Amino acid sequence: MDEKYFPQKVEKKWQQKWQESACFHTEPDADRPKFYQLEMLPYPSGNLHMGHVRNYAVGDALAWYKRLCGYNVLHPIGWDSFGQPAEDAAIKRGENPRLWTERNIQLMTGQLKRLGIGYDWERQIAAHRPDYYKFDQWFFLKMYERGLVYKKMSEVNWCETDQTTLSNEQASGGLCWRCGNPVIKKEIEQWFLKITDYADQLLDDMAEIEDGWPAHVIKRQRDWIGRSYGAYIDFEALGRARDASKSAGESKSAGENVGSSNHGIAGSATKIRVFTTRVDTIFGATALVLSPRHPFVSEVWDSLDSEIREKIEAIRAELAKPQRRDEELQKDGVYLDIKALNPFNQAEIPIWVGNYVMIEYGTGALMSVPAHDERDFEFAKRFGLEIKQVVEPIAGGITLEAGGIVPEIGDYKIPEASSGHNNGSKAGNNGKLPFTGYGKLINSAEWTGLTSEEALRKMAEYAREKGFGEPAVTFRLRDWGISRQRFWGAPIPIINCEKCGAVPVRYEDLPVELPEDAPITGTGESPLAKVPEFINTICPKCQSPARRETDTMDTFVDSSWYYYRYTDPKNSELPFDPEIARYWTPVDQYIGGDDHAVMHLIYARFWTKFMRDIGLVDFNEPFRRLLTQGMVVGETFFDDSGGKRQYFPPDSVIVKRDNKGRILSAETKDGKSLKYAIERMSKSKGNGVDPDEMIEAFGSDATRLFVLFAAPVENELVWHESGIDGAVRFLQRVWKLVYRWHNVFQGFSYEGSLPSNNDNPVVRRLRRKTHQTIQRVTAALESLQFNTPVAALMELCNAIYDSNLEPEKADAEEIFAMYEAVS
RNA sequence: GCGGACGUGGCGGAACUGGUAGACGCGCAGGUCUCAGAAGCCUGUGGCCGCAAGGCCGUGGAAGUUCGAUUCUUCUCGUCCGCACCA
Repeated sequence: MDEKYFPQKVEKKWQQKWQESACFHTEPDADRPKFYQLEMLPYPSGNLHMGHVRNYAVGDALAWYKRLCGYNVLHPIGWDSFGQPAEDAAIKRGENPRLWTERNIQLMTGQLKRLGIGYDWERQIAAHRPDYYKFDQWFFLKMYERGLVYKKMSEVNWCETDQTTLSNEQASGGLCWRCGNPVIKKEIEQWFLKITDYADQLLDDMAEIEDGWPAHVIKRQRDWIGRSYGAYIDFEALGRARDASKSAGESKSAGENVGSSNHGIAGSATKIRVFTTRVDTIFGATALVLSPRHPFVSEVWDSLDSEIREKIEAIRAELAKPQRRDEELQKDGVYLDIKALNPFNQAEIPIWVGNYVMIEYGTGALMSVPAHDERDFEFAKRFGLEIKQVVEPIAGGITLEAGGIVPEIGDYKIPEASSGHNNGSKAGNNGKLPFTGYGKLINSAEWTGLTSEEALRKMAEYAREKGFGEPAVTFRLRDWGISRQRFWGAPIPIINCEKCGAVPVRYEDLPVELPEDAPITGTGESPLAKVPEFINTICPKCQSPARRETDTMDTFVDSSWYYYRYTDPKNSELPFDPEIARYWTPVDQYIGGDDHAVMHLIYARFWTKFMRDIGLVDFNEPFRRLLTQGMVVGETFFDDSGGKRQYFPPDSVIVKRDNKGRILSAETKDGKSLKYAIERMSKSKGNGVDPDEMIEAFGSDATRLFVLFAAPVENELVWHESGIDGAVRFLQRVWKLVYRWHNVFQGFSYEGSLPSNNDNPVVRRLRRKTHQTIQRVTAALESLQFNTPVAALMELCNAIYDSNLEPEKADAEEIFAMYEAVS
């Protein structure tokens, strides 16, 4: 043992030992409690970044801790190895995606090992290998059998930069999750998974995990699923107000023309169904507004004035454009010159097409109640529609229980007093419209005088009795579109036959393997379509020539179930053996970035529920506890005087700081002054830090210790090179202690325990500190804190030094054990 | 616009269910060692006054509850994040 601490040497020695003894390999053991520690698997981009280091250092600390507590710990790793960067490499450098991916896995495996993370390498998996994606396809077929898969022509999110479709989750905020560019709408045929069938469960089962998940993730998922209670109401379309021939070319402000005539269109029993959460306001409905893509619009298309058609087309085009995030689209619309009948009061109201009505939500049509809805109000103002108040505020405001207690009758629930409904007081007090709160009904025939709460229930029931509506629940969540026009993914196991249509591949023919290579151009067509050997096949049903589906699956399919595969990674018959998985799953602790709060984490929950339904698992939720770690960020220096931001790497910048360490100014070597900021680490910004260099310079233990200590895990971590010195110093001090004492320890055996009131005050103080430390570290780790236990150990270390030698044996033993627990 | 979270030294951050605010680390200052530097070690480090003992102020701001508030309540200001016409 050296007197001085040479981390590189020590770490190498232990890493070799771990490798030889495969000491992190585990098998189920019925006699021991299990602990499944999981971190989000990395994409094999070619190199580890500090975000990975943080994620895996935290996970490894927990895994060690649980191991020391006597648990049988499963701590696996794998590769989320399908995805676009492999194709980009193919386009840019002509590399084969498979070879590129395999090489990166090699590189990163080496990095992870040098980092000294204690993984069970024998359980390693990789999504791009046929033995894995075979089961992506298997699941697809299982879902197909259960009616959870369908193909639909629809308007999808399309990223022009990445040339592929995106799911709703991946296009959240109107921006592509990968490249951050605005998303457009495109009409395309694609395969969907009916995640909406599980919407209720996805929402309700959150009660099971609420305690173990960060509140903000729970909230985001709740909002994303967005359940609202209300009612469907059918309005009957009455027909054209005037002859198409007469009105051509005549421009009009539609509001004036309301209520003249009612020539029925041929077979015009057409009913238009709307969804509303506010039936209580239906007497104030002064228009019906449809999405420009509503089926009724195409139904009456031929009878519409050309002018109206043009307008509708213009609106559609406007909506397909990428939307600016910050600005709201101006309300726009056009009167169809057709009226509808309000079933409650037989009022004839105009049917409009409006740009603010979404085809995907509810029924794609709404009743416009300008007096009690801000959007309708705006629309009505703009086009001069009637505004009729039918609810008035009740003194004292809120009629529904604050906090959204939801009363229930049968399957019908009163909507919670939720966002958008400012309850009474604000809008009510000054009598201004729109009044969007709940209150008391006025101008509503026999319903007048009821409170909103009563009316909501009674009117929905009434609609059901009379057959023109029913209580209803709708969701914001949409089905999951999984088709991707890409090469580097799992082929969708479908064969298109001219006679039989879309036919699923037979189980015994799985996997449908990707060809070795394909012309990858990035132009938005499926590369597989250009590989004849791949597409040409025969129909499993009728044996006639047929063509394979050429789209591949969203890579989020791979990551929806990978954590089960770890339990039985070599199984060739099933994704995993349910018996084996029963021991290990569910995952006890999951750690990863919160960028997946609504993507991966909602898909994985959905997948688990499906697996439960086909008998593979027997629980509802895959991840008992979730920890979302913050990003690792660093200082950036840039010049944006030329409009575009140009970054300068920190080592090329001369930074002046005051004597408290604050940045005073920064300039380039030739004296140009620069701005500075704290931003996410990345190569292009020059503020990235290479984990390998850190390990080389300071050792992996110091690197990891610093990452744990520097900030609470869930916070952002600002990388300052100087911070790591503290970790290095601490480890050196520990090393020195061990060096000084290990010979003494060698011949020593401790039997029984020392009396707690030892008469040596130094010993007494030290032992007390030691036990306090154990307690603090344990408590902190149980509550997923990693910075405070390190601080506690530093304190202990200081205390040992302060005691001026001669600490007796038991203490030092414990120190060492605790040190291991964290590093 | 709607919703959520958070405001503690120069910095990252401690403070368990209301009980000595600022643990631990970084940075900074002084000292020691050295021909010198680096590393190490020691001391100091919220602000103001004071040679010192000590005193006063202090957890974004204002008020309140309490013997006692970083912690609880109300208002207010600020920062960050999420959603984006979801009927």
